[in-house]
Amino acid sequence: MVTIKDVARAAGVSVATVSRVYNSSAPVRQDTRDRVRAVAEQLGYSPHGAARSLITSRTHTLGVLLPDLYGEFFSEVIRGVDGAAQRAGYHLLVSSLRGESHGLEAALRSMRGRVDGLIVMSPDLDAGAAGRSLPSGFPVVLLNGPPSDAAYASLVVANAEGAQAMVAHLAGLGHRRIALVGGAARNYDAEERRRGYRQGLGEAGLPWRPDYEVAGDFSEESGHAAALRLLSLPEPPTAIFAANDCMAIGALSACRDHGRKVPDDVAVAGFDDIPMARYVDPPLTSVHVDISALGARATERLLDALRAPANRDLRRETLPTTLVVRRSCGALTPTPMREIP
Amino acid sequence: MVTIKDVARAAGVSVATVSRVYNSSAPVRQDTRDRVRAVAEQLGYSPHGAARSLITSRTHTLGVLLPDLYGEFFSEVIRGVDGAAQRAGYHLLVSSLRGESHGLEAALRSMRGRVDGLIVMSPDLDAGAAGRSLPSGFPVVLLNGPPSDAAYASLVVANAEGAQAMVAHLAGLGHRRIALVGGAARNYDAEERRRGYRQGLGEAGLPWRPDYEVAGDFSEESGHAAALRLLSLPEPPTAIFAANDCMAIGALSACRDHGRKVPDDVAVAGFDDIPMARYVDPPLTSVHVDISALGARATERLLDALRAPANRDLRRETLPTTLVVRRSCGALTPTPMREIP
DNA sequence: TTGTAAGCGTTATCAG
DNA sequence: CTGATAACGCTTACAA
Repeated sequence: MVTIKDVARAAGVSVATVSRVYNSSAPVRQDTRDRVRAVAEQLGYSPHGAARSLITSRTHTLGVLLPDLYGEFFSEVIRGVDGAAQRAGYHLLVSSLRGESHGLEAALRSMRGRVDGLIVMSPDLDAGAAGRSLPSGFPVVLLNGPPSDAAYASLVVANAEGAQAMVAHLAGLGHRRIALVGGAARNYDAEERRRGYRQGLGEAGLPWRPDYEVAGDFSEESGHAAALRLLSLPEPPTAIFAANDCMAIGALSACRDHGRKVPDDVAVAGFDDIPMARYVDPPLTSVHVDISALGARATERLLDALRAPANRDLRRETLPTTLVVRRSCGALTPTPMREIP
Repeated sequence: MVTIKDVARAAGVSVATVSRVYNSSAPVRQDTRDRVRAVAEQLGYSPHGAARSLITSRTHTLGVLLPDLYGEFFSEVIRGVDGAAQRAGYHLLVSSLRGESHGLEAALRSMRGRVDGLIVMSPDLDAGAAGRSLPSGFPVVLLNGPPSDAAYASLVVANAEGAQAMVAHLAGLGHRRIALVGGAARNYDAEERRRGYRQGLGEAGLPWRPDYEVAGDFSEESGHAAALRLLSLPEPPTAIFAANDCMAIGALSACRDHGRKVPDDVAVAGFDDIPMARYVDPPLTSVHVDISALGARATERLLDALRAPANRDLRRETLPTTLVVRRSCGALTPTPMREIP
């Protein structure tokens, strides 16, 4: 491997000069600069990242810790993060927590000296104080986590507000029997969406019924199963609100299997508004979440923190959601999109 | 930040001993070991990755270069890679080429000294010799790339075979007018799938018709548009084969818009078999590709290369695909899944 | 079994 | 503008 020394020797300058050419940290005469560039190019030199970060104590790398890497949600988050990071010249060290028996702790440790900051998504309520294992003062942005960790900058989606708006919309269409297919157990997003659902019922003057709240796990399969259960009730709901789109799509197929027409016999709605939502039959009414924007925003806040470590901004920021009305809820004249909070 | 020196001092040993404890590179007395561990724990020490890799010249990190991070395909690849890498104790440095004006070259350079090997996915035909910018001898696995780079280990999906099998299946159902919605321009997967389509027509004794080959770009929207165009032909096809599932789903919605029933009026089939495929209406017949396995296999080959740099295995490996018959193609009695090559 | 010390490839600090 | 040289935090001969 060709090092800075080789370049220096071949160009007839000192390593310091080569370094200066690459960092423009001090003036270098134009012709020396050109010579160094040419030699480096010819030798195929590029600076060694590890050596660089050892001395500068900056890796130009951001760590991204996700609970899993499955599905469009996470892929969109990474996409948003990648875009923002790349614009700022940062690399991405991505890791899922799946399979990590020690959870966050181990993952965090193994990243020391490899990243300048972290974006951690830990919607799992049990994980609790994600921060406990973080070196205090280390730049971190928490994504979609429970509000317990006040010590960290965090970003959440307006889950409750979105769910509430959806219930209000369904109630506005005349539905009195609105059921919820809930998300994964011990998941913060799932809990917030459930809270919004209940709140929405209350505001619409509708009773909360335990048999109208069926558990799911965010998968199509669980949505399918949950919807079947709801449709088999003695008094089945007239509207099914799933805590994410995958489950809503499962619910749609369950309705077909059960011989119920959507939206004529039963309305169906989802959450997230994944790209696929507009292409299922009937097109799915959903709560739009700009997932890649979530990732991008998290990255920007982290980069801000890296640039100005002094004035730390530890606020908890909420990203608005948008109600998107399509045919699956039976609204005959689709209302224009409107922002919720 | 607490370094190995701090630990050594606090434990009353030399840095060498601390290092040995962490690497079990040489025997250390049990009680010393315990003391060091305890002190390190208490001080919150963990070794500095950059420093480590500077001396060992191993980063325990794999670079993953993808054309984009959009959609289920890439997210599944990453998932497969992450699983295999994590099992082997490796980190993942992920980057998309989107927006990189200099393409691979720049991305590769900036990764020097940060990764031990690379997984590069460059289905773009124009990118051509992806390898040109790679330091020769650097461990690389190419994913879904054109066969031009014989100098690198590579992995491809049995695109042509899968497409051919799909056409054979449709022809077997009695279809004589089978159209193709092609994938993105200058994309290797897209070209291979088209090749398989044409070959399939030939083997079934069906004529190739230019008006039955419409261009798409792998998006739902393009599938929708392409299908509309096909259905408006004076002699519309009786079967539409889309080069991926997203476009097939777009085609399904186009059929609805056009008042054609699937599969009664027209059969629709896709490629990839994304999780969503079984939940659309009607469930989508597709060519199953185990995408995360593709990522996992690529990782394993890369890790093999890292472990034994001597005997390089530069073979081009093909991953089999599977025909999955569901209702959208009109096969009344779903045939069991069967492997293609 | 442990300690000493020489690097690994850079950048930063001082002199020139 | 340029060159020596001391770090950076760690591993690894070589000695003890």
